[in-house]
Formats: sequence, C-alpha cells, structure tokens
Amino acid sequence: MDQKQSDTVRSPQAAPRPGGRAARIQAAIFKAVEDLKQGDPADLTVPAIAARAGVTPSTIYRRWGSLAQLLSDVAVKRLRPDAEPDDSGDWRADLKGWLEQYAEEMASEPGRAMMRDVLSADRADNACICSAFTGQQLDIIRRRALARGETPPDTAVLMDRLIAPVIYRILFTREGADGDYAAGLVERLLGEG
Amino acid sequence: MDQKQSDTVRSPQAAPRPGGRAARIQAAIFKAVEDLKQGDPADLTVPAIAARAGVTPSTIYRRWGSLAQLLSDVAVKRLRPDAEPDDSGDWRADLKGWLEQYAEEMASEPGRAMMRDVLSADRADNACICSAFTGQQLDIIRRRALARGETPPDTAVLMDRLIAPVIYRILFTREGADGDYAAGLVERLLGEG
DNA sequence: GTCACTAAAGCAAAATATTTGCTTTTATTG
DNA sequence: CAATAAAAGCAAATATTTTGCTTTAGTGAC
Repeated sequence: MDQKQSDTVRSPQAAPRPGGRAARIQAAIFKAVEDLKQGDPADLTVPAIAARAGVTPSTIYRRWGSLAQLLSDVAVKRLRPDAEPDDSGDWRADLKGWLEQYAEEMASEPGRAMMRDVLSADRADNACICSAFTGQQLDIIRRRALARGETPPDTAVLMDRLIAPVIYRILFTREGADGDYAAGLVERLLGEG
Repeated sequence: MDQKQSDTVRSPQAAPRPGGRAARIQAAIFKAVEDLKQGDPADLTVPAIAARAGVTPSTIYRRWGSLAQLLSDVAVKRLRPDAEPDDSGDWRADLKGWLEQYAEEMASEPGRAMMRDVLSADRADNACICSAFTGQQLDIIRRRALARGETPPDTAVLMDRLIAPVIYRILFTREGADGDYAAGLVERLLGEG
C-alpha cells in the first residue's frame, strides 16, 4: 500500500504477455525516450514520450507507474554489457583495461545520467541488476584467470576495491573517476601481494 | 537554459537575504517535510508540504524549483554530523566503531531514503557536501592518530576502502551493509601492514 | 480457423501538480 | 524612516497524472 498501483504495474522486461503488440509498444517507447534524451531534458516528459511513440500517456503510467521508473528501465537496458571483456591472456592487464573503460563510461555525462536514472526509480531492483551485470563481467575475467591456475581476488573483493570506489567518486565527488584513477585502484589491489 | 528557472532558484542554505522571514519559512517547510515523511510517501507532495507549513506552493517552487531539490536539501541538513566520533585513545577502534555506526545508519530505511533524496536532486552539489561531511569525520579520527605520532591511511584511502564499499552495497545490492560487514572492511584495511 | 477470454491500449474527463504574472509584504540599506 | 529589492501571496493558466470505461489484440481451447 505504500506504492501507488503496485498491484497493477509490472516490470516491462518480464511481461506476462510478451506477444507482438506489447513488445512493439515498449520498443517504440524506449526509442522515444532515447530520442528525446538528445534534446532539452525539460522535454523528457511522459506526455512528450507518449506523443513521440504514438501512444497514449496512460499506457506509460499504467505500465511503468512513473517517468522515473521508465527512465530506470531504459537505463538498465542500455547498461547491459554487449560484449565480454578483452582477453589478452594476461588477466591483470585485462582487468585494468576493463576498469579504465568502465570508469570512463560511467563518469561520462550519459553514464552519470544512467546511474541517476537507475537510482531514482521507485523500485530498487534495477540498481541490483546493474550491479549484477558488473559482477558478471568481472567474473568472466576471473574465470579465465582461474582456468589458467591463477588466483585472482574474489568477486566481492573486486566489487569493494574497484567498482565501489569508482562509482562512489562519480556519484559523490567533484573529482569523479577517470581512467588513471581506475588504473591506480587496480595497481594498489594487485600490487599488495 | 537546460535547467528550468536556473536563474531564479538559489540554494536555500546560502540565502542572500537570511533575515527573519526567509529563515522562519524555511524552517516551517523543513519541519513540514519531516512530519509528512512519517506518513504515506504518496502524501509527500509540494502542495501538501506547503499546506502544512502554512505557505503557498509557489513559494516552494520558486525557492527550490522542485520537490526533489527540496527533499535533497532536507536530507543534507539531516546528514550533517552532530557530534565528533568517539575518542577512546585507540584510533583503530574508534574508526571501526564509527564505521559500524555509519553503515547501520545509512543502511536503515531512513538512511537509504536520505541517500536517494540527495542523489535525485537536480544539482549534484548536495552529494558532494555529504561526502565532505563524511571526510571531515574521518579526518577528525585521523588527526587524533597523527597527533599521537601514528600513521593512519590517507583520507582518500579511507574513502575508497571503507566509505565507498559501504555506500555501494547499500545503493546497488540486496545484501546491503551491516555493522559486521563494515568491521570486516576496517580489519582488512588495517590488517594489511 | 473461430471463439471465448483476458491483458493491455485507447480515450476522455477529473483530479493534481506546476508555472507564471502581478500584487503585497518585509528585510536591508542609507 | 524612507527607498529598494528580495521573497511571499494570490489566482489564473498550463501541464501532468489518475481513473473509469471502451476497444483492440494476443492466447488457448475447441
């Protein structure tokens, strides 16, 4: 009861009826959001998105409940990794390269916007999903290392020592986190013995 | 131009005209927010806050620009530390105790709500301010240690190794961060040599 | 295929929230 | 104690969100 309409709003990802129309409309709405994100942020409203997607606003309110939740779902979709981390045979180098790129992406204006969107959703699920994506990428690097008989740190340690500081600085400080900072984190972690 | 009214909205903290009325009204509005936070979150609207504070909604919109910005300012006010960390003479113990308490506070439902509020503001300033508060508390502990000729880690290292992981887990994972987790972080950091 | 069934979309009216122009009040300054 | 200007009040104009009801279109049984 603390969540308006909580019983009628479903996650659009796992629609119980994913037949043609629902998917088509969701795609149109997501595309409209992407398009409108290019322009003035003040124009990123539910009525504007609905108009551009050729849909009525109540469709959006009924499916997502709020603009924040819709933006959050769009952000998660875009944050889903589209490729595995590079594999050079040297997991330390791969890890450093991957984290540098991750930091730069997240610190960029679009990256920051996506994080804000994910975090301002009504439900907290999406933030967990993003974190899981990140963990999966790290796991890929770790598994390769393990397969070669090496002993990379646990995923939890990587999250605490690499991901958390990068994200914290982006969200909470003016300095942010660039590639050099990220590289420094990896060096400090791996150079400890 | 990318921010509606950006030229007419000031930070209420640093009002250029802090004479009696402005302060009185701000206090009434902050109090109204605190009060309404007790009840159904759906009732935490600008008109409701204005009504309870005995003020017209346009006052709030003109001063803060949006509900999100107002909630963010309220959260920062409440996040400002009200006391120095305990001083037992043993900075390691003080650090651990302080972080345990910090983690519990931030992981609590009110703590999470405050973080969400701070991060969903239009301006990013408030997040930086919160981080600065935290840094100041850590600095107090560090300075005591330094005064006794000890060598605590740099503040930046404490932020990366202790604060960032706690906050990250609260924001992005289901596990969250309890006192034990926080204590473990301190032990890992200090137990390294 | 066609039919019944139901989830989801459309539509439009009602309810809320936000913005804005103008007036009034009240700190601040000299 | 005026003059000034910042901030608040008021109310009308906009914009948004919510809601009840109707229509459309996937799904599964026959």
